[in-house]
This record gives sequence, structure tokens and C-alpha cells, in this order.
Amino acid sequence: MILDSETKATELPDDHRDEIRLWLRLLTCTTLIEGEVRSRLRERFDVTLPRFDLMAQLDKVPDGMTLSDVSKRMMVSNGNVTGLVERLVESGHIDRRTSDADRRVQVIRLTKAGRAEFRKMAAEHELWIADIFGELTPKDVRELMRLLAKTKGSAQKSAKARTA
Amino acid sequence: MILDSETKATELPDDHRDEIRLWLRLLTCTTLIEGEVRSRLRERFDVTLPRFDLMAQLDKVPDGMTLSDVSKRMMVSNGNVTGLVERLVESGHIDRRTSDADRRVQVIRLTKAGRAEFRKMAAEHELWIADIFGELTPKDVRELMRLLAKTKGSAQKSAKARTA
DNA sequence: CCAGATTTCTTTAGGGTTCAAGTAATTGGC
DNA sequence: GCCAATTACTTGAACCCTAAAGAAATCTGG
Repeated sequence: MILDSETKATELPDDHRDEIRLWLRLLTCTTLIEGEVRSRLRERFDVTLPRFDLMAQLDKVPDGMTLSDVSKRMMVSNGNVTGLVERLVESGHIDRRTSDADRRVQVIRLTKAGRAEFRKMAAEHELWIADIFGELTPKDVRELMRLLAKTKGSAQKSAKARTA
Repeated sequence: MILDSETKATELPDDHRDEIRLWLRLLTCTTLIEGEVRSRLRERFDVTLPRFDLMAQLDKVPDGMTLSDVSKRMMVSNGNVTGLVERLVESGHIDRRTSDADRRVQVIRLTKAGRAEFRKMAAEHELWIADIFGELTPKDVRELMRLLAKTKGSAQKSAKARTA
């Protein structure tokens, strides 16, 4: 069987070149899109992507959330959130107060101005994303969603196995 | 026709929620995997991801490449490369010299030690990636490759249209 | 030849990011 | 009630990253 001998010849014992290529392509795609969104946010609103992301988290919860929640949701370190929040409080986009129930906890919320500003940015952001993914059909989108969900599951399992 | 009225009811004039969700999922996947790789590189070899990436670029070209080439390949700014290279020269992993033909140009190469070190890391890295994507079938991998290629094309077109 | 444009790289200022260590508040077992 | 463990956050050191401005070398059109 020709295919078999060819397979043996090109991909020796354990070859994972395809997975490596997939990872590089995934990374390239994300970097490309992330850079594009970053540029547009800067150009159009003079805001950074992390600030926008943090505000997006807060926009979903009227009563605010704790720094730890933000840290988990954004998948970044606690120390990172501390600095981000500091700058957003400074610029008047968010509002921070110490929890009454637990004085270790800081609860942050969008200010009125912050929310208005975010909504404006989010509306344009949605159009950019639609344009960036514009050549994908609805079927492509569904299929990508499915495969990425599977990928996420696989990665989480692998990460869990390492940490355990 | 039921589908039509349903469509009208749920997705008003221009709804791009699916694309937004796709983008967030893509970002989550990449962040997750990138964090995992970053942790393992640090744990196992005490090296950062950007350093590993730069060395990976250099491993492909025996005669070295210019800083601009690296910058384009890695999709990062020139100034960033300057700093990265400085630290890698310092640690003895790479070697830099000024081009004879054009004295503006710096050519960098892996040193013997740097190449050996990289090959060791790359071998393990390949296994990590294989594990992280382990639950995907070969068909999943092919399909993802195809859809991500399409996504990349779409994003590049959008970016080009904006810059133009 | 030579002045202006371009290219390559570096520098600077301002963020963003992690990890590790530290502080303060709370919880839980005894 | 008290002390140890845990939790929430902050701080500090080191690195990564960008955009913008600048320096040096090269190229180009006259």
C-alpha cells in the first residue's frame, strides 16, 4: 500500500508537525486580529485593549465585581488588575469601594461616564469584528465555534493534568 | 415561514453577536494555550516565550537574519526586537554582527550553545503541543487549519482596507 | 555629485504582564 | 477566644510591548 510506506517515510515514530502548525496558525490569527483591534481602539478612542476588556467585564454586571473576579474572568494576574484598576479609577471610568462585608475586598463598577463611553466603543467594536470575520459564512462560524470549544476542552484537560 | 419570523425576532437589523462570541472564544483558546506553554517553558527551562519564539525563528536559518526580518516574522515592533536581542546576546544564546554590505543592518544567529539549547527545548515543546491538542482528531486538525486560514485571509483583507 | 527620501536600528516614555513576597482581613479548628 | 491557614489585594523587580522620535547609512533623481 503506497500511502502506508509514504506515511512511514515522512512521519517517523511520533510526528506532531500538524499540531505545531495548527498552534502557530491559531496564534497568528489571534495576534493579527488582536493587533488590529488594538490599533483601532487606540486610533479611534485612545484607549488600550486591556482597559477595554476590563470595562467589558464590568458592563455585564450593574452591581460591580471584585478584583479577584476580574482577574479570573480576564485570565490575568492579580497584580496586573491592581494596576489597571488604578489607572481606570484615575481616568474616571470606574469607581472602587471597599466591601462592607469583607474589608479585604474591593468592589469596582463602571461610573456613569465610563458606561456611556464603553457603550459607544462597544458599538463600533462590534462592527470591526463583523468586518474582520466578514468572509466567513454562518456555517464556517458555527464550525469554528465547535472546533474551538473542543480545543479549549482539550487544552484545559492538559493544563489540569500538569498542575495536578 | 417560521424560521424567517424567528430570525427577524431574535437578530435585529444587524446583529453580530455570533462573530463576537467567535472572537472571544478564539482569544480564550489562544490565551489558555499560550499561558500553558509559557508556564512550562519557565518551569522546565527558565526561559520566556518571546525568547523561545525568537530562537525558533533563528533555528530555521543557518546564516542568520536581520532584526527587521525577525520583527516582521514575529509581528512585533522593531524596538521590541532590539531589547530581546540584547538580552539573548547577553545570555550567550545568539550572536550579532553588523552586515558588511550595509552597515545599518545587524545580522543575528544562534550560537552553537544557543542552538543546542533550543533544540532541547523544541523537542519537549512539540510534545506539550501534541498533548494540549490531544483530543482533536486528525480531521478536526485539518478542518481547523482550513477555517483558520480563511479567517486569517479575512482579517488581513480587513486590516488592509483600513490602512489603505 | 548631492540633497531629499527611505530604510534600519535604537532610544524614550508609558503601559501591560508575570511571579514572588508581603500585608491585612477572615475563617476554621480546637 | 486564639492561633494557624487561607484569601484578597498590593508591591517590587524584571521583562515584554508599542508608538513616536531620532540617528546613521543607503538610495535616488536630477
